[in-house]
Amino acid sequence: MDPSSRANQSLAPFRIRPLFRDADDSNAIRLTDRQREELVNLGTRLQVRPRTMIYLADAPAEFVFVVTEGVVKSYRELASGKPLVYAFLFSRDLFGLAEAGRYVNAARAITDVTLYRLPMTQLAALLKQDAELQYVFLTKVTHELRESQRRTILLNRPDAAGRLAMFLAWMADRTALGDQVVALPMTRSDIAAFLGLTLESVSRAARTLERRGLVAFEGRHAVRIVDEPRLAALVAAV
Amino acid sequence: MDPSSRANQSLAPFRIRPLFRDADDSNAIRLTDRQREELVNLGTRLQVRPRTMIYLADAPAEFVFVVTEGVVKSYRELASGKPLVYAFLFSRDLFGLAEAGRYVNAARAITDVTLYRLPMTQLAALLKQDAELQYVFLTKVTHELRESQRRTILLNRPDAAGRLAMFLAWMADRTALGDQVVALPMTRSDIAAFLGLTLESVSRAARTLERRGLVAFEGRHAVRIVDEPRLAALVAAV
DNA sequence: CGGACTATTGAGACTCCTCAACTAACGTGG
DNA sequence: CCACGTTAGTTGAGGAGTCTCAATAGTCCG
Repeated sequence: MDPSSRANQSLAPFRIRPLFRDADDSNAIRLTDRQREELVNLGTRLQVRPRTMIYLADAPAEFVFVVTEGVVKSYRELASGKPLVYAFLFSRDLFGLAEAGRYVNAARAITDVTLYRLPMTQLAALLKQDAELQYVFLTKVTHELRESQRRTILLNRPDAAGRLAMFLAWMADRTALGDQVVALPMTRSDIAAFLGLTLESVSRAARTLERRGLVAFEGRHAVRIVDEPRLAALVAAV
Repeated sequence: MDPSSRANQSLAPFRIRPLFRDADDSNAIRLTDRQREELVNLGTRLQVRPRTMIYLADAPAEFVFVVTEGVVKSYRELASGKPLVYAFLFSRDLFGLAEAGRYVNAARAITDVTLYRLPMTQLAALLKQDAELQYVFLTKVTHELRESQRRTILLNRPDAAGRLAMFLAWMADRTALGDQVVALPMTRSDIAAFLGLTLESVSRAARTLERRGLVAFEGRHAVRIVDEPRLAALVAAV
């Protein structure tokens, strides 16, 4: 695990985070000092408390955001009233997807969050002048697209336990507390809304993984990976 | 329906296609003549037959492709052997997503397809020089990301009939044969692999939609929208 | 025209969802 | 610091829907 990923840097370099534990970090993309300065000049640093709404769905999209520290969820309420979590966003993640000038989903802080807020029109102007900087953004968005495909694989699994296992393996790469303990800052409901399951199914799937001896939940917001090889096997058994 | 979307133009302008019937086309993005020329000079035009493999998953990713005419599927075989279709690609769609120099999925022609093949390294070099052109690509990839979120909504529906209805509404925007008849060039298996269902469930869902009087299948590769308001209502009832 | 592939239809098993009751944790205020 | 109320999570029973397995029908292509 990359220890620097938990450091609090001002506008930390946009780096392509490895998706799985064994992925290497060689194609990490970093900004030059000048580019970082350009962005810092453009943006505003914000600090928000847990549960703070960062923006609402369908609101005019004036800003793009970058997470510096903490966890954000991007979600939307469906017509049926059920919430759907599109993504959990961590350090260096970019968010604020818009369509026709409006946000397509809502964003809310899960933990204490530090983030940078970049005015969209000014950012667009800057990107059109600085092709190298824009290429970093293009790479970042392309990366999001790959992540989204992995999400598709997850949603195609019919078994709740397998989905949860994939989620835990995925979380293990971003919030390791050290020595195989993974932090789960979000609620079970958020996990359910991300996995396309009900709260009850997530709860039962968690018990199932425990009973099989793959993991051990330590309170509601942490899991210990007990048998990583077998967990990895379950994750791979799509 | 935009009639020009079915015209066979050489490297047709990358245009953001409206996702749903009532979406307006005002934010369409077009290339300047010079930009189009740059890309045409870089690329090679290819013509392939149905079922032609365009590239394999994990193969070295040397090219990016743009569909000019026809339908392509982007898919991957899961470990279980079940195929998963990530996307159906139509005129003006960009594909060839790579990670660490290799394609993350396979691409195969469904119909007769005309496409442009752009060498990735040369394209990257061009984009780093021409920020305006790159911005078109950035917009395009961002658009793909939004589509992918809509796909997530689809996969969260528990009911097979609702999923199929969403798929049909989605297809109606890209391959209208005129007068409420929608072409379905892909097989039922492809549709199943896209919707995260089995072939049998798709078949039954199709019968269900017919029985309710929403659509009428005309052979295997066309559907007539019989009751559009009620179909739209079903699509919206997520 | 024949063969292989694609699609439809049926019966039964399995799993998740719904509804409901109960338990645990959090945080707010006294 | 503790008590209490609210929110979050667990567990159970029953029902709905898809998946699996299997047999049949239809299509496309050589």
